[in-house]
Amino acid sequence: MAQSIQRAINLIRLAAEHPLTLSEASDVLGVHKSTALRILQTLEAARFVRKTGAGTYVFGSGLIELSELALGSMDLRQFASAHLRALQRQTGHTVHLAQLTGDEIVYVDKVDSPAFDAVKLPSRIGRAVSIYASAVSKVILAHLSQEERDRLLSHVTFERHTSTTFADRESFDAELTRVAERGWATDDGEHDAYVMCVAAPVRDSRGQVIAAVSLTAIEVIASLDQLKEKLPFLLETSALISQELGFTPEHPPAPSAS
Amino acid sequence: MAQSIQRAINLIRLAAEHPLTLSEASDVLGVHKSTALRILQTLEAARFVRKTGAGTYVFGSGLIELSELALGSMDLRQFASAHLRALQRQTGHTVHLAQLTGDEIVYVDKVDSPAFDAVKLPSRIGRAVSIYASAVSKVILAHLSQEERDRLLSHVTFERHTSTTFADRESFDAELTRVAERGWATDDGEHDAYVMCVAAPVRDSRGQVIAAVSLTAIEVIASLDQLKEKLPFLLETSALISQELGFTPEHPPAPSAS
DNA sequence: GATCTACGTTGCAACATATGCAACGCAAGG
DNA sequence: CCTTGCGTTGCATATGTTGCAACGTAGATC
Repeated sequence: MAQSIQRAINLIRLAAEHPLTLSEASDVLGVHKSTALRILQTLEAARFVRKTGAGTYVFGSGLIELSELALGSMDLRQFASAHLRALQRQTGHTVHLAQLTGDEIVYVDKVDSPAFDAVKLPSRIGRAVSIYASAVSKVILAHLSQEERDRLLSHVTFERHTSTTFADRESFDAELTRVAERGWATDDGEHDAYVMCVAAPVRDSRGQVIAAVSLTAIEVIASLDQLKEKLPFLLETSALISQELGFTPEHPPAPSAS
Repeated sequence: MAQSIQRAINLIRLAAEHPLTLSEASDVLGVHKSTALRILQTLEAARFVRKTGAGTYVFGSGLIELSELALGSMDLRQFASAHLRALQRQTGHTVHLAQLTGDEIVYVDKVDSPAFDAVKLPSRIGRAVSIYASAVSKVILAHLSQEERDRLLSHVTFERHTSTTFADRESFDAELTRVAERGWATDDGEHDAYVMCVAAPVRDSRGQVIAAVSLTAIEVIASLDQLKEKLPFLLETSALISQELGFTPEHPPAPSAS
C-alpha cells in the first residue's frame, strides 16, 4: 500500500540477514540505485541501518535499542534471565516469561528446550499471547484488580479453540478464582490441543503481579501431570525473580506513614 | 530526504514508547489521519507494529525478531548471559560481550554496573566498537588469521583520540602481538581518556576466537590496575562461556582423518 | 432511548514527492 | 593508461502519496 515504506522494510530485512551493498539493494527492489541509496540514507540517519567501513549496510543499533525499549523493563529481563535459564536446565522444558504491557500480555523472554519440540512452539518474543487461553495470562489476570481485569477482558470475544477452552467469561472467571487461590495456573491444551503449560506469578517490590513464568511442553514430550511435577522448580524460580525485583514475601511493604 | 519513510520511522519510535492511537499519530506527524493510517497499515503488514485489541498500535514482534536475528548467534548470547551477569556481580563493574560480525566488532550484550557510572558509558548493544581503540577488538584481532586481520584493518584510518591511542598500524600490530601472547587485552583510556577496560577471548568448539568479554570502569571508579585485579574472574568467565560453546581447553579438536 | 461527538476507514482527484535518467568522481584491475 | 564497476548528485518527469469529503461505528451525554 505504501510503496516506498514497503521498500524500506524490505531493505531492513535484507540488512538484518547479511551486509548489503547498494547494488544488491537496488537489484532486489528492482529500482534504480539512486532510489535505493536515498532509502538507505534515510534509514541510516535514524540508525535503523548502519553503514560499515566497507560501505555495506547492516542492521542498525537504533532498532535494537527500540526493541529493548519496547520489551520494556529491561530490569525484569535482566533479573530474570539467569533464573529462566536455570529453570530450563532443571526441568528440560521450554521456559517463557510473559508480561502485562498496556492492554496485552506479551512474551518478553523465552528459553528453548533442547528437545525437538522447540520448533513446534509458535511463541515468539514480542508476540502477544492469548489472554483467555494461556497459563501465563491466567496467572496475571487472577491477581489483577477487578477493574483492570474487566478492562482487559471487556473487548475479548471468546473463541473455542479446542475442547478444553474456556469459551465464556463466566467459566473463565471461575477458573481465575481457582488460580488466585492456589497461586499457579495450567493450560490444558486450551489454545493448541497438544500444548500444555504451567505458570506462576512474578511480583515486584510492591507485591504487584507484573509477569508470569511458565513451563511449556507438547503432550508427546510431557503430560500436564508430568509438568505439574516440576511445579516446585517453577515456584522456586518465580519466587527468586520476585526477590530480585525487591519483593519480600514475609514482610509486605510497610503501610505508608505509620 | 525520504519523507514518507521518515514518517514511518517516527511512528515506529512512538509506538515503541507507548501504545499509539491513530489520531495521536497523525497529530504528531502533522498529517491527515488517512495518511497516518496507511503508513501504520504498511508497517502492520510487516509486523513492524502490531494493532492491539483496543485499536492502538504498538511496537511489533517483527522488529524484535529481526533484532535478535541481527545480533546473530542467539546461541552465544543465551550461553553467555548467565555468566556475564555473574561476572558483573562478582566484580561490580560493567560487563560487555562483543562479537565479530561481518567486518566489524559489535556489542551483543551488556550488563550495567549498578554504580552511577553506568550512564556515562556510551556503549550500546548493537553498536560497533572502535576496532583499534578497545580491549575487546584487540583480543579478537589478536587471535585472527593474518588475512582476516588485514581485511578488517586495511581500510581503517587511525585517529589519535587520546594520549594513549595507538595511532598507526605498526604500533597497533605490536600491541596485538603482546595481547596474543598473554591472552588478554587492556584499554588504557585509548578511546575515552577516563574509560578503562580489560578483555578476554571467547572460543567456539573449533577453538576459534569469535567474541570477547570485557570489564569496563571509568577511572573515578577503578584504575586500570584495579581492573586487572579482577582478571581471574574475567578469565574464568570467558573460559566458562567457551566451554558452553563446546570448547575443550585441554583436548583441542582432533585433526581430521586420523 | 435518541442525539451528538470522536474515531477509524474508504474512494478519488490533485499535487508533491519519490523516481529514473544521465553525468560525475573515484578506486581497483587489466 | 584505459576500462570497469561502484557510489553519489542534479534535475525533469510522472508516479505514488496526500488531503479532502463522506461514511460507518461506537461510546458519551442529555
